[in-house]
Amino acid sequence: MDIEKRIKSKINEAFHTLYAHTFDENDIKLQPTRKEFKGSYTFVTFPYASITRKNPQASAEEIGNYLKSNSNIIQDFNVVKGFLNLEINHTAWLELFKSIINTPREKHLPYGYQTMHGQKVMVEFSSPNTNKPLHLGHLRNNFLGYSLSRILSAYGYTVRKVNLVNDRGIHICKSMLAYQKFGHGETPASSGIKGDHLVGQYYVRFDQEYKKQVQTLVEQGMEEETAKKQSPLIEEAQEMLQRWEQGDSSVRNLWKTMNQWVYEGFNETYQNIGVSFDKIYYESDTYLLGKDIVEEGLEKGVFFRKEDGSVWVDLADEGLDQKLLLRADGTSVYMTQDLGTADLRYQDNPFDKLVYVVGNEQDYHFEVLFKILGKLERPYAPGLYHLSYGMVDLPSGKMKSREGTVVDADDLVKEMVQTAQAQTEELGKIEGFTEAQAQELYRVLGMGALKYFLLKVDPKKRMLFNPVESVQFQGNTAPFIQYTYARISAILRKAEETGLALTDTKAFAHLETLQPAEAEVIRLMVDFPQKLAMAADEYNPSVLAQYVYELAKEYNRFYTEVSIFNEKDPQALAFRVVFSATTAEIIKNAMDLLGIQVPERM
RNA sequence: GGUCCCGUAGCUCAACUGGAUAGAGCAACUGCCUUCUAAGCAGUAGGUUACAGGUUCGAGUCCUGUCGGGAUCACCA
Repeated sequence: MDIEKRIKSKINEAFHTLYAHTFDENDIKLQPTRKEFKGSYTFVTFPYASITRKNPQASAEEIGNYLKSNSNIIQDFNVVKGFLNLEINHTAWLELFKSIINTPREKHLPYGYQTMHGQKVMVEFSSPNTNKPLHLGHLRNNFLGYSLSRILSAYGYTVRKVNLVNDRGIHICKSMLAYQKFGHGETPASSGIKGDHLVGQYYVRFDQEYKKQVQTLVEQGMEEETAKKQSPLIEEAQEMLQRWEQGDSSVRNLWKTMNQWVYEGFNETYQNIGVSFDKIYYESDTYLLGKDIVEEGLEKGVFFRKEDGSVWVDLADEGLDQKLLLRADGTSVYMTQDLGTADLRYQDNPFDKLVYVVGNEQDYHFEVLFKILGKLERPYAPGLYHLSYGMVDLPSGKMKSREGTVVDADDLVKEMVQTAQAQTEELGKIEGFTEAQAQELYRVLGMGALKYFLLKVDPKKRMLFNPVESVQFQGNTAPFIQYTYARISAILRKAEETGLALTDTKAFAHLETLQPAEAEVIRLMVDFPQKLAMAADEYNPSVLAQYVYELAKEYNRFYTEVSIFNEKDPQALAFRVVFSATTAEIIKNAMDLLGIQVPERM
């Protein structure tokens, strides 16, 4: 039973009876009643004055009276100006609650999840460079991409998670060159340094040596711009890139070795943060793609060739400008490659939607990419979406790798887990835990706190990462929600010992009244499917993060206000157990959609 | 300079897409553990939604302008 639908249908009926007017039900809008007023759903009558030919207040009174006498779910109503606040009776809430328990078992799906509808979506995220380790910005990307994949899957899509690794190019050659010159054969094994970090050190080393060279050249009287282009180190790196492209075996061997170190490092990080992929694409395999598409575009007259032989697309009619697609010497650029990669992916696994989880500094690139693919009439073009997320700033300002202000992903994860351990030990909450269980708990809490901190903010917005706040475990945080879950788990363990059922709705078939906090929680439970739909439609995990916090908060109010095992009425007692079990299940599932685990005890 | 995004409590974020007296958390202050986990709950205080106009029954939300912050405008990726 969809309660909003039922109310809307009744309102439509009211309009029909009272004012001889009928709506499309989708045009009737309900909103949650604000906390300071009585009621659960509010209907705003201001827009309908011309239909009712009465002032909004009078219309609201009339409609309210109609609903009260003609609907068995409306207990009462009140009118404030043009706002009609509807109170739902307890029996209706109970009925709604029972349908929540029973529906999933019919569908063999968690409550709120949609059955598979056959549409396919590909989600690209992570997409690191192999010249340095992952940092805080990558974490936002990875958590978003992974969470979104889970959300879309729960919403009925067949999801394919892909990663496009940038494993070639001048930046990779820089770390290779520095390693060649200063590495003395060092390896992750010999140095005890994680592979991606080791390679990252040489990338930094290159930059240091390069800067020194430029400075020396400038001191010798060279223009700075010229020095930057003519420094021996940068020329050597460029030469190395050419040799790489020609397939020079010694360069390729070094490249393979160092990239392998990086992949081992990345895999460790991915495992630690709990993300995975169905397919990994490498730019070394895709960077030559797209040239045939350029030919196709020329034939179709979508692109044009300039006198020097370079190929461009003119998007002036779309409000953009001209964009290069192929250099005069026939070599490709980023855009060329992305055109080719899009086709390749569609051939590999045809999709209805493709979501690129990429930072908003590339907004323009994707706008152009999508327009070009549209002009080329690719069947998948309408399903392309750029999930453009904002940067993560630090209290000190922007993260800059060259200035060493980058927050390293591995370090951060380690710190979060350590903080979780310190907090837990301080509270003395690990009585009866084995060492392994305790370690697992710290990991679940620390990672949860980090993921939630990054996911609770609207992805589109830039956000501030305050290290102090991120390790706080009170209030709007994952540990708060996890704590709520753990508390309920304790109740359920006790209930099971007592022989109380966790899903049996018959045990409270005759219950008729609810505590206010219970009705509020049920109200939130009822919202879950819509929240999932919204998160999926808007590609926005923060919707669910916000939601699950509300749910946990409201349950905690119930928890302190209402006793379960001291309840004399066996019907009420049975209800509260099932009610708690259901809350726990929704918390667990919603957190799972965020990629966050919940502990049974903490 | 052109284009795009942003500006909400001291701080970090919400505000159901135009609805009521703009809400949470953190920080501050006050209460609540002999009762199911106090990582909790209840309460107090904190606002000219950057500013100025406009649109309308109604604007944090839409339009115009100003100020402030950011991104982008590469034959880099």
